[in-house]
Amino acid sequence: MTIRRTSKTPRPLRGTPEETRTRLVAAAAQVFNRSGYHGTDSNRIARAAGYSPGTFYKHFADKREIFLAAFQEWVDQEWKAIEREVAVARDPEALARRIVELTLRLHLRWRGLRASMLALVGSEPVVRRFHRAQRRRQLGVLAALRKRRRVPPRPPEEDLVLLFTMERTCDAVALGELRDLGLSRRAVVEALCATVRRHVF
Amino acid sequence: MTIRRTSKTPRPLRGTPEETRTRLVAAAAQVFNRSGYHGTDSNRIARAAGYSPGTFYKHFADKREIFLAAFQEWVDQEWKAIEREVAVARDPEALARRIVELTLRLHLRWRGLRASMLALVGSEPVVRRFHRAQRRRQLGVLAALRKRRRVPPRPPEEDLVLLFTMERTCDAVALGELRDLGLSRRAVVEALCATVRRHVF
Amino acid sequence: MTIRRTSKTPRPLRGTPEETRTRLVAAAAQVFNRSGYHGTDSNRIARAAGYSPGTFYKHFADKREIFLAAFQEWVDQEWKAIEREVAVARDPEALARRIVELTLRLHLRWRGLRASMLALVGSEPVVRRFHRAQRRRQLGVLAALRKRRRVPPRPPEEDLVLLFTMERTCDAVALGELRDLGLSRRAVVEALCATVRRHVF
Amino acid sequence: MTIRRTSKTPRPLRGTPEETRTRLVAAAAQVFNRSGYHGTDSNRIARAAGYSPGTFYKHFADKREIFLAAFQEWVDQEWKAIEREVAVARDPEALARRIVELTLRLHLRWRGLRASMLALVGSEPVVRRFHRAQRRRQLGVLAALRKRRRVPPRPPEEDLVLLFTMERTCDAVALGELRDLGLSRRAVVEALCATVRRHVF
DNA sequence: CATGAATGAGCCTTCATTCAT
DNA sequence: AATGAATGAAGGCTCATTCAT
Repeated sequence: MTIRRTSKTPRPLRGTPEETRTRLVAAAAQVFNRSGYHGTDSNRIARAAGYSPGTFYKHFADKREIFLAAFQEWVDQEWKAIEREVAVARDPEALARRIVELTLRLHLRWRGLRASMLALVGSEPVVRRFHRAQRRRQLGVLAALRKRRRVPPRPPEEDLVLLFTMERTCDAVALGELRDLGLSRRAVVEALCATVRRHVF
Repeated sequence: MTIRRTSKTPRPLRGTPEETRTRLVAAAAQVFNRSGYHGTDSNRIARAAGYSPGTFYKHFADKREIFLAAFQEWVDQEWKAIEREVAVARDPEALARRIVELTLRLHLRWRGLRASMLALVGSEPVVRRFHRAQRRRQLGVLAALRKRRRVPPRPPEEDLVLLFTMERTCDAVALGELRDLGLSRRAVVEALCATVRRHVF
Repeated sequence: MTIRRTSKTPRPLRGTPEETRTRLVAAAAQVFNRSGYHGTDSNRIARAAGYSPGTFYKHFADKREIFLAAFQEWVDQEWKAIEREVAVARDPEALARRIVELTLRLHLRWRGLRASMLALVGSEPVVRRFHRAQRRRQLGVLAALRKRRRVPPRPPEEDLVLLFTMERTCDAVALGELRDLGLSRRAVVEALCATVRRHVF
Repeated sequence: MTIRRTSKTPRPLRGTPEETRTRLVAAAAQVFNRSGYHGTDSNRIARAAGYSPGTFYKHFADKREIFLAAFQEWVDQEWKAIEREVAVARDPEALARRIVELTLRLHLRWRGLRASMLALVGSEPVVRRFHRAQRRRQLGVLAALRKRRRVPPRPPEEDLVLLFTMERTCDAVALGELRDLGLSRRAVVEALCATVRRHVF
């Protein structure tokens, strides 16, 4: 319903295809994060970015594709940040804490996007492949970190379980599970830091 | 309008409303587990249970409602099983292993339902409330277990992190992440058992 | 939705077919009057009368049929009342007033049923035929009244216009049009009485 | 779910939203007039206007909304016509006859729409409000007419009764009641003209 | 006589996607 | 490059009606 009556095309928004694409992805990330994959319609993404539905489909084959792009964008940023932190010399205690803090912050900010991603990993092969690639990258970072610190290596399976712990715990915090259970966020974070510290070093 | 006068009427299954409801919930669990919440429509559930669309709406207000019923059903079964295992006297090693095995089996079997549930916890308050109640129950079981075994209690926050680890790891196994990464399921399970053993006893 | 759990069939309500039919028609009249033909579903009528849907269709071929029966019932009562009044000797003034009062009362009481009937006269031939028969009866009563009073006859077309005036005016009062317009009901009734008096005698 | 990939797409009519809306309203008026409000579904209206179901809902929230638009459209046309006639100087006799003729013509043409409207006035507040507004406009026209003709004013209640008479009589003619009763349409029209003439001047 | 679970056609509505401009 | 009106398949839900018990 409701005809939009944006008189005289308020924003022409001409630009290079790259600019358009970037704007669309940014808008999609916001909207997906807020409303979830199934709660978001492609026209709304286009409008949120200041474009029309047609433009959307000029740049993306379908909704899935832009979702993947938004997810990628977010993961890239996350990893730039994490790798930057990890590169800085610090004592194990402080480093573990930094990693947890950062992960938590990112999960808080992108909780909606993450939830959608987890749902799609199960049904969309492309999303799954991308997700697996990210996982390998994470495992690589952990291994490299130990190497640089001259800590003896561990089997990747153990690192994987650690990643699961971090990820799930941060998601739970981000989605308000602690608040709902009346438990202390601080205590959970401490437990997580301890686990990370123990595992990685 | 238009007077319908269809003389062909199959007229199948009959039974008490309870039987019908049970059949519908069972069918819904299967279909949700296979196709996910958003990939399932109410007519399909009805048909899978051997009923027509109208019958579905005689028993459930909408898809959400039957999903919750299916989820509940599943959780009840899971918990009956877990609590039964936990009640049996066993050495810590064996008990930890049993818990992991059981959880893994259930996550394997209901991976689709679980994935849908996680997605809905974020958007459906009713599902969220139910989910939180289950969590409290889990925390209670762990605390009771330690008490019975005369192991000193731990803060619930630590137990919660353990539950997250178990849950996420079992989901990952169930959804094929290990296979995709070329990692050893056995090794992951071992790591998990060790963690559980360490935490609980 | 909502399964009715009337434990152990509260009222058997066995009886002769005539009793059942009568109860159903009475319930239908109430429900149609309140909710209108299209706002009423056949199961609701059955339940309102204390029966099941099956019983409903044992006694009536379809919804239209019971509507007609309810309408008939009402019209019969109306006419018994009107003819009774008309039979009583009275001065023209008082008689006109009585007729208007009575009509108004009946239209007030059955406004919903009347509105539905008017809508169905257009689309349901059976309802239309019945409606026309009633009209002939009304015209007959007017003619007989003049004869008894030794007033010279008038062409039926004029009587018809009078009936239209009465009917539409009383419907308008019943449906709250005067109140909505901020006009005086008393004044309208007076105007109507005057018209009736002038026409009939 | 399920990726739709229909390559056959006809792609018909185009135009401004205003044109589309106008076409939809025009089609709706026809269809409602022919089949009644409850006998009409939104998809049929869309198809009658040459559009697909989706287009309907881009312009109207639901059936009620387009009905109101169609009704409004019709009332506007009716009133432009009536006010035009009334403005022309003419002797009372001829003017009364013109008003009756015009009303009758419009009721004949839009009998289905009128019947639906009357049914909805009882159940849809929006329709009712609109209907009352029209009534006020009618009363205003009558008062203005007398003023222009230097005829002494009358209480609005009397005018209202006159309008009821006109309206109901014209509806009856339009819906074939006279034919069914075997009465003379000419005689009814004459009676109506006489009543109008007597009341207005 | 009565039941009431079950039916299923069909209306309502959404939204990913297309294409003429 | 961008538009945005239009599409139409598909899913949600209702309710008049049936029939096995």
